[in-house]
Amino acid sequence: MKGLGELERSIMDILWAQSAALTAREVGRLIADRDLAPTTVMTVLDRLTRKGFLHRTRDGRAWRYAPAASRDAYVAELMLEALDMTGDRSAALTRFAQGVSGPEAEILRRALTELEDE
Amino acid sequence: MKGLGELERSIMDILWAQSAALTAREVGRLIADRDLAPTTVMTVLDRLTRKGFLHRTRDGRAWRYAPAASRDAYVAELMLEALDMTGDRSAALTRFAQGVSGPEAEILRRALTELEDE
DNA sequence: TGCGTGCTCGACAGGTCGTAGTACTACGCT
DNA sequence: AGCGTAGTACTACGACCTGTCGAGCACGCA
Repeated sequence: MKGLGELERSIMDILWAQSAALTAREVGRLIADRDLAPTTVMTVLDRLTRKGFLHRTRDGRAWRYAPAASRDAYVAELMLEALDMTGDRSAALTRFAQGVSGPEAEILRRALTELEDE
Repeated sequence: MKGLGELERSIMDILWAQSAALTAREVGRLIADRDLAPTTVMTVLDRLTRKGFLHRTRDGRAWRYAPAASRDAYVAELMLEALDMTGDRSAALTRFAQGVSGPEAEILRRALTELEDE
């Protein structure tokens, strides 16, 4: 899948947090703390689109960008990808389970139980 | 944590598969399919050591390299790191659980159950 | 008809990674 | 005593990624 850079992730975070598709200008405004040139934002949005993390649709002259997938889907995919790296998936999964905090273990358990029911 | 490159991963794979610590020469021999210069292998081993993925100890004039952590630990850490990226860990975990294959779900369930018992 | 908005292209610097040459050192065999 | 060999450290370089922009082009409104 390929990881994201610092700025790329910031921008994805903004878009993931938003329900509507945003223009480059709007993203730039929301990321104001970094005082970036507008073209910088555009370039990164472009790259993210080319990498498949965003979809864009026309809105007049401007593009509106929206995430191609939810952040959860992305995170889950990263996790599965990491898992694919090992030969012994069972050992890695066991380790992982041990590393998850108590409440999260509970969440996982529940999710797995629901799976079972289907 | 930071990901590994192609060759770096190959070398880690070799060392992870080995129970004993290896010298650069030995690693080079095991990775023979790629016909690398000995210095290439040394350089990469060096970088991996500097990044904390390997430990090395003297053996005469040579160094012996061994993984600092097991592959499973590494994979589990990658997974936890991915998980840290999200705001809604519960959603990501649920997604993840759904993405895991049946037998693996079983393994996870068992690992979580054991956790519970402790 | 000119400014603002937005786009596309191209660029450059800094970092990482694959790949390797060079130069220096210590050791054993002849 | 001297040479070949194994091994090290240091340096390098090109490719690619990422952050960061500037230049230049297009379009619509005042």
